[in-house]
Amino acid sequence: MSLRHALLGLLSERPASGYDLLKRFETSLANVWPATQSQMYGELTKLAAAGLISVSAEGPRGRKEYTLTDEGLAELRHWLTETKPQRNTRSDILLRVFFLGVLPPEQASAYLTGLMELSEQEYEDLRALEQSIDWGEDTLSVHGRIALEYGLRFNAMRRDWARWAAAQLG
Amino acid sequence: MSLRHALLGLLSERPASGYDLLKRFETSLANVWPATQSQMYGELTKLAAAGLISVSAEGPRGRKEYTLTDEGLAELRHWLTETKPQRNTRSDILLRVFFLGVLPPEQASAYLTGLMELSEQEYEDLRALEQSIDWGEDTLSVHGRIALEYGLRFNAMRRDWARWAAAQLG
DNA sequence: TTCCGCATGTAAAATGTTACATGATTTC
DNA sequence: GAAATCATGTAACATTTTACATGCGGAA
Repeated sequence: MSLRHALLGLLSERPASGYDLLKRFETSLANVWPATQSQMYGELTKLAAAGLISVSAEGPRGRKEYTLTDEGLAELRHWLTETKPQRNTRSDILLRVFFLGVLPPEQASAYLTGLMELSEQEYEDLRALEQSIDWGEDTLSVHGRIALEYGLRFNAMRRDWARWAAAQLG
Repeated sequence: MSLRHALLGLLSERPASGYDLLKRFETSLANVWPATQSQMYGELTKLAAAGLISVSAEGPRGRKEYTLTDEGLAELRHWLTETKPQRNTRSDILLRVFFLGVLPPEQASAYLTGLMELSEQEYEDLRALEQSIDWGEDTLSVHGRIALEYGLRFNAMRRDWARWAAAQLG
């Protein structure tokens, strides 16, 4: 149930509408916790009903601005400190590796080279994202940068691994 | 819909019952694609109904041994070559990093040190798994070893990153 | 004969995806 | 006035998790 906490986390910075949160997801959290528009509006309604956030202002076109309540902040802190992060596994990419044996060798190699290229590409995309963001000294910037560094290191690691793996098969 | 393909993949090696597959998951695929017992039995029934696998033998206690059909193998190959792997994101661990700012500094640091230790631990667990497996020259062994190497590199990367991140905050 | 492991299944709830549906406001 | 963007929502479906439910066979 982490979408809940992702929303609480974003609202801990400043109040926002569902639409605002949707936009902020795209450039930050989408990389670690994708969510659809449907899901977000639904979850916001539930969070408001549970008293973890509240409608603090209404604007044009039915816009509803949500603000984190004290209960919401407490829940966010509780989640961060008292609950264990579950290891994230489920990787379609890696699952496929197990079964490369059913393909002719050249297709198996092609898959791994594809992963190398994918990793290079994602690395470059993250670099571009890094450049495009106006990093400040605020907490989101500091932690966002740390998460981004993770992405860079991850893709570098994966590229090297895919190269090594392709060599193993060859 | 990859559980489907995970099962087809395992059956491509050799026929097995739901229970067998459950056991095999635990020591291999569970790391990249966790699935519960409920889910597996349900999926096997659907796969059989779709003709991608068939019951090739029945044993004591209602045991049903499934064998991959030609259609199943074709579907597995199709999945591997014609469909793009979706990038696996959704990381609870990384999501939390974004919001460490709501915690007092020592708790934020503690989280990162915890990640370092977790990564060390998982690295050791994978090493132990590596030792415990009787690696052969079969295709599962070759590809399983490649996936395992990924896990080792991943955890080493994450440990270093967490150390770096803790230093950033301090 | 009692326990452990083998063996399969169903039901309910939570979560996530895709598609549809609607309409207001701003900008060109 | 048209197009883009802002803005929210519902419905159907697929997937995943958790819990319950049952019973056989082998070994000590």
